[in-house]
Amino acid sequence: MELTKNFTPAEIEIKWNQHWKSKQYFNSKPDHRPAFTVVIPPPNVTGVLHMGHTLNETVQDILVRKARMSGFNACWVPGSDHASIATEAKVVQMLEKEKGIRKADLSREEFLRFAFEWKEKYGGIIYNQIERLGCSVDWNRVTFTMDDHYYKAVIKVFIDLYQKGLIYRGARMINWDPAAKTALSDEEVEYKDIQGKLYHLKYALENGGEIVIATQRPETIMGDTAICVNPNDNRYSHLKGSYAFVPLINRRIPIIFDEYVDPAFGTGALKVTPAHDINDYNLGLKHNLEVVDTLNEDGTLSKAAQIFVGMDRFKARKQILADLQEKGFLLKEEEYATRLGYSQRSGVVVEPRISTQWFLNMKEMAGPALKAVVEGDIKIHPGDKFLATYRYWLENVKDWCISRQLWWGQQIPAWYTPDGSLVVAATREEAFAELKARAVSNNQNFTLQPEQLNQDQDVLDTWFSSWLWPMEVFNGITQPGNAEIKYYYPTSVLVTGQDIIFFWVARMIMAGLEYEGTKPFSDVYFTGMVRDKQGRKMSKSLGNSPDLLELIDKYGADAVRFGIMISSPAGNDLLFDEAALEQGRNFNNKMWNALKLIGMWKEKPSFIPSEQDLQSSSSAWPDNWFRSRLNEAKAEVNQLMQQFRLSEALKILYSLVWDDFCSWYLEWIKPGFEEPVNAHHLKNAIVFFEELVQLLHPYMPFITEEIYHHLTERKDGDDLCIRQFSKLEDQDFILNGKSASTYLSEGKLLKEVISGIRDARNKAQLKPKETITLHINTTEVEIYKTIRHLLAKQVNAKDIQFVKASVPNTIGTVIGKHQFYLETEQPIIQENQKEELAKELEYLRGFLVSVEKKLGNERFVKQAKPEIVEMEKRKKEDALSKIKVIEESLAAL
RNA sequence: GGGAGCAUAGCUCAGCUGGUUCAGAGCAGCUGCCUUACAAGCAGCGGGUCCGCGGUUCGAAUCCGUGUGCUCCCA
Repeated sequence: MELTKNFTPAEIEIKWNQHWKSKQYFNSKPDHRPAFTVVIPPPNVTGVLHMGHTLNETVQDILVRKARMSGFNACWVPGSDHASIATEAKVVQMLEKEKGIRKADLSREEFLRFAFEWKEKYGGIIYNQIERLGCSVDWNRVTFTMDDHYYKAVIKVFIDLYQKGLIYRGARMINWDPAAKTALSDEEVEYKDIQGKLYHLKYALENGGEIVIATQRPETIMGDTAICVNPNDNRYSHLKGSYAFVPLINRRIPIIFDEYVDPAFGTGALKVTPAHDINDYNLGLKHNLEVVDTLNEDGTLSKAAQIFVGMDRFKARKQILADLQEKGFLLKEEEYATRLGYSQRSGVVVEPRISTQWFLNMKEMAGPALKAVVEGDIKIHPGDKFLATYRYWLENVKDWCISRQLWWGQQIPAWYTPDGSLVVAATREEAFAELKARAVSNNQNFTLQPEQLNQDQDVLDTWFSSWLWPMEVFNGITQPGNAEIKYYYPTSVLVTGQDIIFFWVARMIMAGLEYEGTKPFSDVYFTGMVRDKQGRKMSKSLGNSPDLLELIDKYGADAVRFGIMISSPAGNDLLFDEAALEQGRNFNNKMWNALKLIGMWKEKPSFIPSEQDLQSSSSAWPDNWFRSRLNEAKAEVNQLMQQFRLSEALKILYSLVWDDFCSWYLEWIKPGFEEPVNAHHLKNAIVFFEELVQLLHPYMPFITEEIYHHLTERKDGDDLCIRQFSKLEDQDFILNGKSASTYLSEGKLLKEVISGIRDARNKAQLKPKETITLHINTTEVEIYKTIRHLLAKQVNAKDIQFVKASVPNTIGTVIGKHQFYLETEQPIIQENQKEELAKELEYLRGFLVSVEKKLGNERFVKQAKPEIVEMEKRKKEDALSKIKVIEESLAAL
């Protein structure tokens, strides 16, 4: 078959994706094999995959494909997350922009219909991207966190935890997002340092005089219900029992005393606004203060503020400052470094707000979750880098605010009667039945009708659904103990970003332990963050995040996967640079061209070497060497992959293919011009290449499958993605009477000598085409006899002679303990030859001194391990003989 | 303020249990090659007080302390 000049990924990727799908290779059913289960961290259904996802999905696919090729029943469950805040915001925006509809004008049902339409329209994008990337997921198992069964699971868990007394409803100070108009959990708030201002304001005292307070938020003064000072602060001790007036609105508020106030901060007098600050709220509770909420849910001033009602909080701040200044209340402004909380979702400044919400008590669940990780039942990779963070969070965990004032999500299964009593139940009927039962057991009159019940309008935090993910994708919550959950759970490894260790990982562990009684996964692999070349976080606003599909179009999926993995040290952030993708594309071409070369050989006339020839070692040497090298590399790769050091394993494979296979092995077995191919070499080359693409397949699935099918005719069903790895040979297995390690050291010598002589040729400015006669002075003639013809070919020598002394009028060089003399057609006097040798000699003499010093040190000889001392002695011997050889060479010049 | 991590070639990083597989890889750079698989390539080469200082040790890029500079998490 005619192969294209370069590898063309586009058609090939489509072809194999279709083929794999039609063969259902990635669809898993429980069977006798051990399961290797991975659940995808569900991306936001309406989002697109960014480079962080790309890294995560690639890592997962590598692990899954490797497992599938290693005897496991691999199951990778894809899916997506409904992302309530983000998606609801997008739908609201779309409705306003495209249809001119306001959410407020829609019923809940109508809105949800639009939201599901939107999900149908855009939800496919990420699935398409996952497929394009070559992810071997089981498409029969796609799960969405708002699927019917999933919805039921979330409701079931809510009810269960409520009945266990872990979920409660109450008024607390929470983080309020005025743009999304919903509560947020503590984890959804991001704090940023900003340069703020501290305003000094004058409050008039009832009995004459004034008191000055300092505040960052003058727009909240209308919510002030006290001024607080430290009881030990002499400046204010005379104010016991007195009152002050809030500027502009003249509310009369008490002066209270509490050690909480730091006399050194500001003026030492603190205005107390219980509705708008968590610390003030606590003070308010302690001193029984009134709570005046001066803000509406959208961040505008409420009626309670009395002035500037309906104005946005930041606009109001300006107006109020102007007013205060005009009326003489504003004494001074000073620069002040502070921190502000921003909503992770909408980006606006979060408002602390008192609100009635649903909470989950986390304390009880935290204990077992901590234990599972600390005791090593769940292993975190890399190393224990995140153990401390995990521990700290769980040891200091706060209750989780799980209600959100949104529609897109699981509606809280709580029902209220007209008189305000509450019942938690899955359906109106059940709620009604329970209320009835309650009334009966209390001997009360029961006149309520089911329609009179009102369901809680709020939905649950999205993480309250995704923490069930490893279970409910197998219906583990809705159908406990079913065959699939038993087979696939606990899952094998979770691959995710370190940024969601609290949001998701810790909570999944809690839920898994609570509902399955065991951990949800055995290993957690945290990938680093993908940054741009300059080290900046990738973000939409910076526009520095490339489009995945464009990258795949440009470089091919394999190259994208290669590029992101090669620059991705385990657990560390990676700086994304398209140059790495280029490297991947070049690698594809390299393999493609090796395939072309082998293809050409297949067309050429070949000869079958005689049995004697094969036994005589020199002809079989390259095959035996590569077999040894391959086995060695395989062992390394296996070990690295087990340790999740995927980037390092890929580097080994890259060098194995490019350097050892293409640059050395193929060159060694390449037939001369117009010469027939050694059939034995050809056969082996094909087998080796087959093994190479197999090893590489988890990283670069498309090109490897393609090459696999070009190497020889394959029967139907013989596809690389399901081909099982062969067993590893013993590291010192025997080939033609010689051990693998012998081949490896011979190979090392051969490479060194070839490079050394090529270097000498270059330095002597010999043209590549100019042939030489090579004279070798060595005590190890036997080794050279085996590799003699390879050496000759590789350094363009027409002949190789063994000599016992220096050869005059040649270019001399020393490699290891061997002397080489390059005899050229035109004898060349090489000036810098002497210099080079002298430099080498100087270095070796210095080296010898250091070794001798070591060996002369009594304490070293006594205390160091014997093998270390032995090695030093060998180094000394080596250096001595090298020095001798160089001295001889120098003398001959 | 509390905690964690990082600092090695021009750039991005490997370097696990201290000792030639210990100073490495890939890019970039330089030199020479359009050699009949591949110029998106081939062959070769040069680059480093392993952040500063102190300690432990026969021996430190590696372990400990300290200083400096970055990054992240939490309050």
